[in-house]
Amino acid sequence: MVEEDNKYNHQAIEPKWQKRWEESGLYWAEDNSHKPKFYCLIEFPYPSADGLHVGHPRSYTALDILARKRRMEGYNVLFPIGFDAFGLPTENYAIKVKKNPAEITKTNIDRFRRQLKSLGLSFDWSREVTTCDPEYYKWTQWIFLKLYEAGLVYQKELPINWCPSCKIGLANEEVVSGKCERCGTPVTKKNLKQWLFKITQYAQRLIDDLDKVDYLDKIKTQQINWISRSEGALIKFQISSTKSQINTKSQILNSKHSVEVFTTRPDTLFGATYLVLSPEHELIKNKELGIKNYDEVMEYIEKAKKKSDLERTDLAKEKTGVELKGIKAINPATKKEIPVWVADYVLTGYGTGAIMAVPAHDERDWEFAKKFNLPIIMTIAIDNASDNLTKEIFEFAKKISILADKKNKKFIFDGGFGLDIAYGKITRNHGDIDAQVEKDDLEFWKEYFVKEGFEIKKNPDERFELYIADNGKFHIDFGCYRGKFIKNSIKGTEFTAFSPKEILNFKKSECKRLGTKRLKDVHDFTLFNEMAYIGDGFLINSGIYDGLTSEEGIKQITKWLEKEKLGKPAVNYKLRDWVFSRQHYWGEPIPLIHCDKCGIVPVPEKVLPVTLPTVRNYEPTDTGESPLAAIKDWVNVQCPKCGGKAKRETDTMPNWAGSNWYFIRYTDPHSNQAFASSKKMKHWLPVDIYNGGMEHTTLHLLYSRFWYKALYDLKLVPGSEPYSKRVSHGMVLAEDGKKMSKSLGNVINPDDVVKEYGADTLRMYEMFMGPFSEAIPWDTKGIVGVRRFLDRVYRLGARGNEHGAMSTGPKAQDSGLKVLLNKTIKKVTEDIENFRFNTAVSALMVLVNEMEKQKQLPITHYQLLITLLSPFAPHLSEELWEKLGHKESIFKEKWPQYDPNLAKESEIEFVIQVNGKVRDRMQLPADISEKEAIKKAEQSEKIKKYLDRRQVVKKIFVKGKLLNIVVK
RNA sequence: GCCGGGGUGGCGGAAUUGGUAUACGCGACGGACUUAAAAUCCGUUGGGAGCAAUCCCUUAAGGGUUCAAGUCCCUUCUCCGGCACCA
Repeated sequence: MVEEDNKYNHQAIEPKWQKRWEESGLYWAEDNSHKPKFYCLIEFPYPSADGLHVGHPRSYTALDILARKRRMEGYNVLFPIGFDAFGLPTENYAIKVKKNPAEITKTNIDRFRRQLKSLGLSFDWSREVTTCDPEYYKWTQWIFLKLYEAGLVYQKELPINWCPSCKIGLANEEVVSGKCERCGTPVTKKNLKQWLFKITQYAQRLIDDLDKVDYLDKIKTQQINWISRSEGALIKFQISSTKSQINTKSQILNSKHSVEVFTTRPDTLFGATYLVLSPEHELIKNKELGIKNYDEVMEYIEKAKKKSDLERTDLAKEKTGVELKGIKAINPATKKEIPVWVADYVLTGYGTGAIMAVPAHDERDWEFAKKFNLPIIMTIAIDNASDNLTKEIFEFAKKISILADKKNKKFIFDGGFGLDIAYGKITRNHGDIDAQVEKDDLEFWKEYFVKEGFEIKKNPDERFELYIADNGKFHIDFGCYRGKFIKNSIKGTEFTAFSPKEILNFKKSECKRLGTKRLKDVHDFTLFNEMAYIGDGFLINSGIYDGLTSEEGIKQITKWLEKEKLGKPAVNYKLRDWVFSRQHYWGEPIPLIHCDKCGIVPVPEKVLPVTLPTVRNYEPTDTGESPLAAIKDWVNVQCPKCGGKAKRETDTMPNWAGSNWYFIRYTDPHSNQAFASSKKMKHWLPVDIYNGGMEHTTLHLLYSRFWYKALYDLKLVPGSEPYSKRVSHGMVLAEDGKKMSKSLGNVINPDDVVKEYGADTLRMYEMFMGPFSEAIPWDTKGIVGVRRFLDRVYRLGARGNEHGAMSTGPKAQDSGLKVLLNKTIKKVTEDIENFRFNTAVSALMVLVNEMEKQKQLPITHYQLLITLLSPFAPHLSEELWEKLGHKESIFKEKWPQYDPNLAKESEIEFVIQVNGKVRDRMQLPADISEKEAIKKAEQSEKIKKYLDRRQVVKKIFVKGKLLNIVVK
């Protein structure tokens, strides 16, 4: 770009300052400082071959602004950067271009580093870490061993995603809707021994400790949902087989075989009419049982295994299963024999991998029982205790109807009372009556209801109350009760009943407030029709527990099970243990050795790291093993314990491993004594603010919190939570509103933007484009506006000597601008802290617009503007600061303070409303009293017009804002 | 299906948490400068009626609470994100 008078030359300015900042080490964090510390962290990038995405600067600039501001406020700031370099995309790319992933990574990182530096981010580059650097992953391996020694790692045979065509194990993210990402073949399962982390052991703490941290609510909820705790009971079902007939109670208790199930509904135990095992369940393998149709069962299991996840979890598909013939289970409550089935709708990974099926009260069991003709027993009824109340209401309604007829008034019930049947399911109980009356009759009805002892309330949610709206709508809420099916006819004086069948055919809206027949009938209807009742209620068909509420039933039955040693209360989490093995090359080798004699032996600390050897082929092998398995001289080692022949573990770690603890390493990145010195950790940790994408709020955030807690338990880190505060940025979408992707050809390259408009413009545009946490489409035209703004700031400083800001001309005493300046300082300061960068930028724009209108602009005012602008547009601000004659960097300046008294206007536009509508506005002192305001209002011609010949009912005065005159 | 978050001009979005709806920016239109264009500057810009002053309507739709609702409550529609046979 040619340098013009009215535009600044970003291509000259930006590299100049980047170089100076780097040379002076302006942004280096101090390990020993008396200043308060501030650790702000961005998720370090994965250096893909695509280079930097315009989404990266959004997150980085935001925290850069915060970091710069905090430095100016006197904090010792740690704002580090590194690279999350291990992982699949690089490996796949390496395979494609037949190059070493290490070389590719180096090239990519170099490019990323150059790109990041061109954005003028105030990273402390002296602390850069890279996860694939042996100096780094030495400590990843070390942490792994510490956690291994602590008993948090175990081995288990588990299915991996397997592409039968590529003969390759796939990561979950390579499976796209059940198919191999590369060739489109449906993915199946293959069992392999894998390393797992016992994250489930920390499930409860991972939930509980969320109270200690300041994460966005939606992040907390997502974590809680991911862990998903449910309370219930473990119940033991004895198994009888053809080989050992069991009939008596004592025999049942002594039976050799049993199946344990987890349920959240022990109150439905009496309705458990069969058991279902997952295909992977251990019991099936037990030959002693004498399953008669063993071959058939095995065939089913084999089929299930071949199914993809997609097929198995497809909700639309019909349920399948096979009965285990020749064996029965005993329902511990009824002591009756019930059949045992195997079906793949029962998952192996959750609970015990077996369930008690209660078809009457579980939709899936219902569906299964219907298909295979299994018995269904209702054990939950819905409360029918308040029949009397219902009757009362009924009578009352009749009375009103008769009265209405007599007096020739209208009273139309719309709605009934009883069960709430919504969305095709009986959900909960409800009872209210809506009614409509004629407006003219309203007074009559009001009077009547008051006479009847009703209190007329405004809030329709209060129970047992009458509510009458001015538009003639009634709402009588009688609280919860159950009753007969009733329905008003349109006339409002007749009631008709619905049949159960009718109810089933109701549409969503019609189902809202319907009565039902007596509850027993509801159950008959459920039984003979098409649904399970999954809600709470009262126990029936449950022996001595009949009549208890579900809640009470759960307690009592669990208590009894515990006493009889047939079960116990239990908590389950959906969270699974973390599979830590990858059968891939490009990851940290797991530092374990398999010795025939000694078993699993950890690699001794002293010889860490176990470095990744160079191999010829990076493709996973067709056995599903990592390519490392093929390197004989790497695999074969001496056992560190006995010196005998041993083999290395050939699986590598997932790319979560390095990113799990990088924020710790930043505190002491060059130590070869420890993963970080405890002194430095104590100084810097926890991270004060951590920003990243929403896509990492479950896995990455949870995994790293888990490791941190485990390390805390080993007294290796100073706290139990790694991040005090977590925020998230929204995605930058393409101009078409879609996700940017190479295949769609809608990718914006930040390099181009930096080249054409400059880094300051890019930074500011990304802050200005919209709320930080929302996804926002890119708008090339929008950038122009920001660049224009920066040029105007530039010109404002350079304009004519006489009145220009660059000169130390006369100090204008423009109090209007002074107020605006203070307001702007306040707004920008607060907005940065609250991550509302878009409005901070607009506040700066407003200030500049005002400044341009000034005839004289005192240099102090201009300097203030530049200081406020500096975190957003660091290069231009430095340049202008220097032009103003300053020798030191603007970032050594103090962040501006505002005077709260000056941040308010002394005179405001006061609004006068009549009946809530704005009728006049006038310039008045901000602290004007009510009396004064009323006086002014009464003088107004515009207002007079509205007050004329009307009665003033009320005057509402809001200080500093408005006056509302209510007239009749 | 469940959980979470939204819906405001032609577009991205503001609105001090119940108190002037549409800040700021983009775009569009008109004008100035220029031989011309770009750049820059100035003006207009939610919709409708009117020559005008002025008036009416407007925050997905409908209803409610309130002196006052984009904001609170109820109902409906709709979009986005996460989870999903989790017993």
